[in-house]
Amino acid sequence: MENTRELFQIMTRRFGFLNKNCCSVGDHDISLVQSHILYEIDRQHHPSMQQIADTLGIDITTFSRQIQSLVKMNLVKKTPSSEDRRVSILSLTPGGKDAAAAIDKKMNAYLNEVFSHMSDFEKEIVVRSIRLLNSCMAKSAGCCNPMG
Amino acid sequence: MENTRELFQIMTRRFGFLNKNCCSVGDHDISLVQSHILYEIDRQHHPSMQQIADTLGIDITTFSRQIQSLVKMNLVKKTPSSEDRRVSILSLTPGGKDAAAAIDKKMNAYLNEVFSHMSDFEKEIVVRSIRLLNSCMAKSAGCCNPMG
DNA sequence: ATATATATTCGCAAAATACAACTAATCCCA
DNA sequence: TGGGATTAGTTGTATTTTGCGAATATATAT
Repeated sequence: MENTRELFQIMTRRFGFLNKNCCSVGDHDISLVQSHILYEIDRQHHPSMQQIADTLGIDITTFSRQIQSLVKMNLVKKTPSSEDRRVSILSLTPGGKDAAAAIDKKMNAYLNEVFSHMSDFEKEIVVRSIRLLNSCMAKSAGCCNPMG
Repeated sequence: MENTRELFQIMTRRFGFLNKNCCSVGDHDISLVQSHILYEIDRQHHPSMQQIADTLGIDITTFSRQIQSLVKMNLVKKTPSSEDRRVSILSLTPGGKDAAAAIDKKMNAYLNEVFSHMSDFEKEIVVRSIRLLNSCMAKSAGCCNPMG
């Protein structure tokens, strides 16, 4: 591990693999993108289609079809907004919540397993570091600021 | 930012976006996957097809096609191994090295920009943390250990 | 000789994605 | 208030990527 970029390249790839491996839940296969969609719907407050699509940087037409799939799978519900009947408010069905929870569990289990190889002190430092990194990435003028 | 998983979810997504945005170099458009392939060919010592495909978790038939594209773009060279003439040794052409260097430059520029929002001390801590995280992920029994 | 390993190729099907064109609802301002 | 512009979302169409299975070629191992 020589340089900084290498460090980050490997780390993000490992997380990529992690994501990939963590997305078959119950009887449905959930793609990486779909797991991010579920995650964001759960996280945001009565989000619209456009909101989630923007957050994830997905084209709205692609997103529309993804949502159709998730609705068919009974994981997501679309409700017309009472304020603006053009917009659809997204929410997780009970099944969707279960799926999100199952993915969350898997991810946390893996993270705990990883953290089990460090001391509590080290873990604390690492978590703080990631938090700092996130806030600095958010400050960054350039690219990748989909979260606001 | 409440829990640990959220922290990592957001971080890896931001890096995903970063990767996505960093892959148009010169006259060729380089996809995310292709940039990872270039990166790994550069990093490994006289790698074979199978080696890189395994590292990146890509199906060998898909990988074969990707390599064909990269060879056509004059970024990658295939050389039959002298030890085992079934295997093709992969290497970067001068153009491939340029492309890899250009991507590296973009990534490092972004990382520096991110780090510019912290003190030297904080940066040091963060880099150490990522290094520790990588080594613990490598130790992890479970999934995502494509690097060896 | 037979089995095994590396890689290529082909056909197929599924999925993701993008662009353009479209509908429907809302906004705005003259 | 009315009509054009704008916005949210959908749908048609086409492209691309990917994976799987099977067949092939070639080289290596037992």
